[in-house]
Amino acid sequence: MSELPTTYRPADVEPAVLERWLDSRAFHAVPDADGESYAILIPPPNVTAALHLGHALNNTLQDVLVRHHRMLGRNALWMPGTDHAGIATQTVVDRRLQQEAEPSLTDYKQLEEQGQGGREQFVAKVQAWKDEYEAAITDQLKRMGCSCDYERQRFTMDPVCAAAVREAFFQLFKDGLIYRGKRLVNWDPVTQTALADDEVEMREVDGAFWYMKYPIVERDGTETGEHVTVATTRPETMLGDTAVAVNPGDPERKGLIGKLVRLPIVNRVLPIVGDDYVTMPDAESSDVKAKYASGFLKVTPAHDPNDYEIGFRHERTISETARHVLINVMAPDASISTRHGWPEDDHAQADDFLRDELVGKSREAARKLVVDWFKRHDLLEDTRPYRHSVGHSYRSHVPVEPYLSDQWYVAVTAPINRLPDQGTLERTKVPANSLAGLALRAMAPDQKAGADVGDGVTIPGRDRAAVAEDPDKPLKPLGVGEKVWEGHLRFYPSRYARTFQHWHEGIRDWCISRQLWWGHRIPVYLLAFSEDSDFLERFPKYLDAAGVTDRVEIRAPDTTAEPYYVASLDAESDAALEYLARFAGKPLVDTPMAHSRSLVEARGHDFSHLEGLAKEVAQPIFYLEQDLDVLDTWFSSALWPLSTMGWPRPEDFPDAIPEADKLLETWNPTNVLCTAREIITLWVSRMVMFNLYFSDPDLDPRSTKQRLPFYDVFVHAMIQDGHGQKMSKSLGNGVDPVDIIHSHGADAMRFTLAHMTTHTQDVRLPVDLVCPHTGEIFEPKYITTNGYKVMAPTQESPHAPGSRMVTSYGVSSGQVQASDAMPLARNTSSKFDIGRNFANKLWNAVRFALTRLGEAPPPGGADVDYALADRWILSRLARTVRLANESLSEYEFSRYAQAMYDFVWRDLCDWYIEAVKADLNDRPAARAVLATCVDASLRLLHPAMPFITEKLWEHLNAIVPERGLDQLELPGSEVLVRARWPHVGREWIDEASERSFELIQQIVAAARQVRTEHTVPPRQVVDVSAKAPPAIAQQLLEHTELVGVLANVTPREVGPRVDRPSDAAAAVTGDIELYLHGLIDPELERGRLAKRVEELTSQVDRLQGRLSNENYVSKAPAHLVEQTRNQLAAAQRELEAVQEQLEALA
RNA sequence: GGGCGAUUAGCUCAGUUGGCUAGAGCGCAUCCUUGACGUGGAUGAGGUCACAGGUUCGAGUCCUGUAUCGCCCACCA
Repeated sequence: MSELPTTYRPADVEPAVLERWLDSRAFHAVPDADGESYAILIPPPNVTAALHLGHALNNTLQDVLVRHHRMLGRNALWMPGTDHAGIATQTVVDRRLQQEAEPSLTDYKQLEEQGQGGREQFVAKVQAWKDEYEAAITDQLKRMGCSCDYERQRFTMDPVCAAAVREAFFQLFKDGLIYRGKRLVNWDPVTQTALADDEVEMREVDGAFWYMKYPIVERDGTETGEHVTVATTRPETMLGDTAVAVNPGDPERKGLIGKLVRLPIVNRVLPIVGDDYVTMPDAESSDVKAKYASGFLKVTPAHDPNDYEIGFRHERTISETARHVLINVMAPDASISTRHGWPEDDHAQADDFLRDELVGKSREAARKLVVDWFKRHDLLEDTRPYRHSVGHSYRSHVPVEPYLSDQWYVAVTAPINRLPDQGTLERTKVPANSLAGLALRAMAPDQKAGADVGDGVTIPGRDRAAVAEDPDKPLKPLGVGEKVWEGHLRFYPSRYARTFQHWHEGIRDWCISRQLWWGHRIPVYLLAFSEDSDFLERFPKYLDAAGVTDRVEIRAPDTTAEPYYVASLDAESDAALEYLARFAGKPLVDTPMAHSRSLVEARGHDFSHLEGLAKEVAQPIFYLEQDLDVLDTWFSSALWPLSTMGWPRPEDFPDAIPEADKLLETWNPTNVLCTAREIITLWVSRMVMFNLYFSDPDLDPRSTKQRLPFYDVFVHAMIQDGHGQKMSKSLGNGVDPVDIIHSHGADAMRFTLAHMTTHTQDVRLPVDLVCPHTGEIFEPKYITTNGYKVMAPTQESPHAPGSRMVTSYGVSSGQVQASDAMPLARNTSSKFDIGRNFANKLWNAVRFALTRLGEAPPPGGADVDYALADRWILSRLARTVRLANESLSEYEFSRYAQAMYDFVWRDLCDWYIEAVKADLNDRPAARAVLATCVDASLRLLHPAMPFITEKLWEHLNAIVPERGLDQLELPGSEVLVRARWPHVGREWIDEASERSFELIQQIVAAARQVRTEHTVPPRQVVDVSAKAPPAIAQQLLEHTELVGVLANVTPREVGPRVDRPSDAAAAVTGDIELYLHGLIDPELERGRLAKRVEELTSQVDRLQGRLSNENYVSKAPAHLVEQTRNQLAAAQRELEAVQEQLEALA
């Protein structure tokens, strides 16, 4: 095999192997193929950036599973795709535009306001970014060897997924599970957008507590002369106060509940309400809140989330006096304003100070003015400095303002009226027939706290022994006719089931609207009208006339001024609505409407028949427009298991979905979802709810159509950097897997990642740099920003002073750019050495096997004359196959990797190959066994290390086309990716041979130890004799050659009565005394034997102690006591022998 | 504030129903350029399993508490 280099060079192998897989469409799955279906959906990576090692881990594990099941003969599909990641992507693109001093979001917003299509232009920019990163991500996946069906790749905003989003939204809307409501959002007053919670940075700020006095008044408004003192960090929001709260358990203050106060400046009358949210003051308390509290809490529902809750708990009381619960006192730029939700009848009664001084001022200015006003009027009791954390916008870095706005919601705890009322679930108030109820009922009962495991539902579970024996036929998790969604969702590790359960038990309605441009625009049209009250009655007729038949209309119940919502389902209806909106609708508010007719018509719809209607509709003053917001990214991700399979109508997309027929039936549910724990709530939960809800259009509780999106959820560790910080894009400490592929190879990376995957939460991965000038690896310099340790943006080469480079952190944070003089340094990590070394070891083992087998191929026949080593390695192989099956079926990747490592390196290379090296040419059996072991090793390792095994398979096929032993079939396959997983039955486990071989190993180790100690050159052959009890001596005599080869000794006498030659060094191991002739060195001897005496003495003491403990003898299991006795006897015998040897030396 | 996890050899980590004389890889020390592999081979040193109690014949493993680090969720008048 001269063409195989002596070290494995991944870069020479990987591209060709990948090409071979892709050319042969080895990853493509079709519904009608043979084998039970098996499917995994990729958690679609965000198109915000390229993948990092966290993704590499996630995808490696999925690939291990998919490749394993494909080899088990199952019809395996791994569905790839990417997520549009609304907020994240929009922000990343905007930031990049800003960095490059190009027109950015604020500029496009201006364009949009001027009616110049800014929205479309900006979305095009994001689309370009998406195209770039989607391609990069796909390339990375391929280079990692991920066996995704790339012909089926989806994107959460492509037409197929968009159709699913529309259908899902419409169904929910029709069922009354989508509604519109007000809510406080995190508002960034500078960029004037709402922010997601995770876009809010908490920062410690030096602020103050102000103690402000509100006068108590009688019903008729006269002041009593008394006052209450509220404590606040935000005095300016007092303008929007609609109540004052005290704790009803507060003995000093509860008497004031029901009294009234007059709000200074505004002159609004507020009720004092009792609410146990209020902290009672306690100057001595360690609780900061209690320490600063006054006992009176000002309630500002429109400007504080907690106050919002309190406000609505006391809605009636507040309405009686303050009239309005919600009073918004700010404009979108956070300046004081009476025009954004502050009713006229309320602010009219305010002091002139409000209009003359406050209105139009910023929050900060207003704060000062309000405080001064209170001071001037002797209503400021105290000011105390206070350091607290305040949410800041991560984009504009100003404090976020809780700001009231209209949002769309999915009602997750409302009963689904298509399902019969089944009451509420135990322990919770969640109705069983709600979305959250469905999710809770889907949990495996044995993983669910408070569930009655014994009641009705059978838990399929897994029989580990059965899986180990025969993984080809894994136990099906479902019984015929069972309601599939009752109790089969299973988490690995099981602790994550609790996270899932708690989340659903305390779940709140899901806000699905986002004030963004990048995403699925909410498919709802808002109609507002005024003056012509008949219009509302006529409008449905217009819709009918326009052909918008398949629609749902919702009219806000309370007031005619509120909008009226229409959602349509089919494309034709939707286009008609859009047409009406664009040509007939006149905006009541300042929204842009400059769209071209061609845009609609370009989609192939003809609306000439609507022109007359449009004119008629346009007569009254009304406003019809599609909602400006987009859907939460998770809305489309929640549909991933359905949309990727073409739901609801795959036949609509013949070009986008190959072999669309039966896609859903075949691969929904999928088998396992493989993900990190951070999105159990955000994503897993919602997929479960949606898949159950949408998989059966009738939601018939007796049907078996309701399907889970997946049965198993495997949650793997998060990769942290060397400092224990999460590896993430936003932190800029992510490592590109391609860097590791450069330094170590894809297989090495994959093997190491699998090897790291235990059931723990986090794994740490220290990162080094590769100097682009010299190629050497060094530890980078770090800096600290925002409390995080990150690589300094630029680094100096440690051994080429003056040569500089930039780091990926420097580039991703926009601080530096790579250039010829300062190239980008790739990352690497010595963590991956284990994988690289292992790949190299495998390479060389197979290389060796191929040379020898090439000279004299193994026989094919049945009459094989096995030697001990042959039987031993086959037994080890059988155990390894079992261990691999068992581990992989339980998602224990580390155990699988470790088993492979031990078998290939320790058993096969260190012992078996060394044992048979010399007589491979003479013994056909050894050749057959070696070929078998190599073949099986490649198969077993293929899921973890696909490239190298595929390459070696090619060579193995060329040189040894016929492999396998009698009754151990290894069916041939041209490509390994499609080969069968080895089946080595338990009949190959040979305990007698294992014991015999272990005895040999023990003796060889002892002999080597003595040799090393006496510094015998490795090549020098030493005569050795041994004294051992007859049975053992007999075994040894049968295998003297084996010992001779492995320890490089010449065996002489073996027997129960062998004497120690006077010039021999002695070693005692178990019941065997080993004499290595010609090595006498009393000093060394004495030292070693004395040490052994010490070890044995302490062991004997310990064992004797245990046995002299009556409780142990009586209470411990009998076999353990027996074992202890045997151990003691053995230790005593050995101790005696050692002492004898020691005395003989004296 | 609620929940979860970690703490085992210099480093990174195993240790799944308590039976352990606590393992691996890297690193370290000594030796070996032996025809598969120096990304290798042989041998060795290195740990009171974070701390304090408890349960048990027996605790790295179970329970309680403490400390430190990390993550998730909620929130900070």
